Amino acid sequence: MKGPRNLGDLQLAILRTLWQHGEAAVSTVHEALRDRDLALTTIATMLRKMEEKGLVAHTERGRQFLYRAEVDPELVQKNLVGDLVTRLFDGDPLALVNHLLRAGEIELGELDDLRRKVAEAERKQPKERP
Amino acid sequence: MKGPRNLGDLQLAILRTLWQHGEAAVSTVHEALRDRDLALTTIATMLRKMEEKGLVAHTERGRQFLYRAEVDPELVQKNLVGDLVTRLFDGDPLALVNHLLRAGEIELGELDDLRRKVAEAERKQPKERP
DNA sequence: AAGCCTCTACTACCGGAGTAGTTGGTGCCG
DNA sequence: CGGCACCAACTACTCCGGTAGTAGAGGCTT
Repeated sequence: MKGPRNLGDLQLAILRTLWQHGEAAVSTVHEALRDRDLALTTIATMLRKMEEKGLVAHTERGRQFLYRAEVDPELVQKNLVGDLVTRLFDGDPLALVNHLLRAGEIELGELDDLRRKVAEAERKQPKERP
Repeated sequence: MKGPRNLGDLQLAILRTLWQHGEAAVSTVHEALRDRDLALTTIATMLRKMEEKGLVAHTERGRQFLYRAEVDPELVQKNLVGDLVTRLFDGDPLALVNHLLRAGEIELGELDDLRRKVAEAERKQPKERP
């Protein structure tokens, strides 16, 4: 179950819509992405292509197709972020954080807040990972 | 001076090579990327295409072309990371850091180390940003 | 001088994302 | 019952990254 590595812009946007909605008709997705000003058929076509690749699946409700994502958001995030880190930061995730700090994208204070929250969550529910 | 938003894998690898070397002949770049097992002409072609887009520039030394990057690493990083954050994390950079932690890519301890280093650097040399 | 070697220049091709028009089926409304 | 409105299916096209072969130019060797 290794998620996709090559995701276009639109595909990702569609996936995110589906993650949010759980299940959505083509028209729903289209509406959610209306700021992109795309034809409905464009969305439909993309969904079909994505289904071919196993990214999404559909069931039918009346004459409509209800699409849902078949890939895990966590996994996709991990893949995409991992790729970026590999390609841009020599595989060192910490370098990425460092960049965020230096570029002023995040502040030390925010980092501390996050740090506390994570430590908290960890104490409450220690997670194993394979 | 807005850096590029769409950088392919190979292009990024080439840029990184040039950033490292400062200036490099085609053969040098080719050598640096030999694990990709590409033809020399592939590198040359890509460099020419990249020059058309202003990503690199060249001077001639004898019969060789010496290429150098025309884009700033910091800027490219900022663009690419920014894009990812926008596309995947709703524009919230902190969500990215959070992901790294939850996915076990970085540890709290490492974050603390980095935090200290950055705080140190900041005290030593307070940075303005626009 | 003839040929070889080393580079760049040009051209071509593939695959995939993205975009949208056209078609054909089907239910609904008057 | 006949047309309208909706919807998925199919088809086609563009653009670009990636890949490489071939041609041509200029120096180097013997």
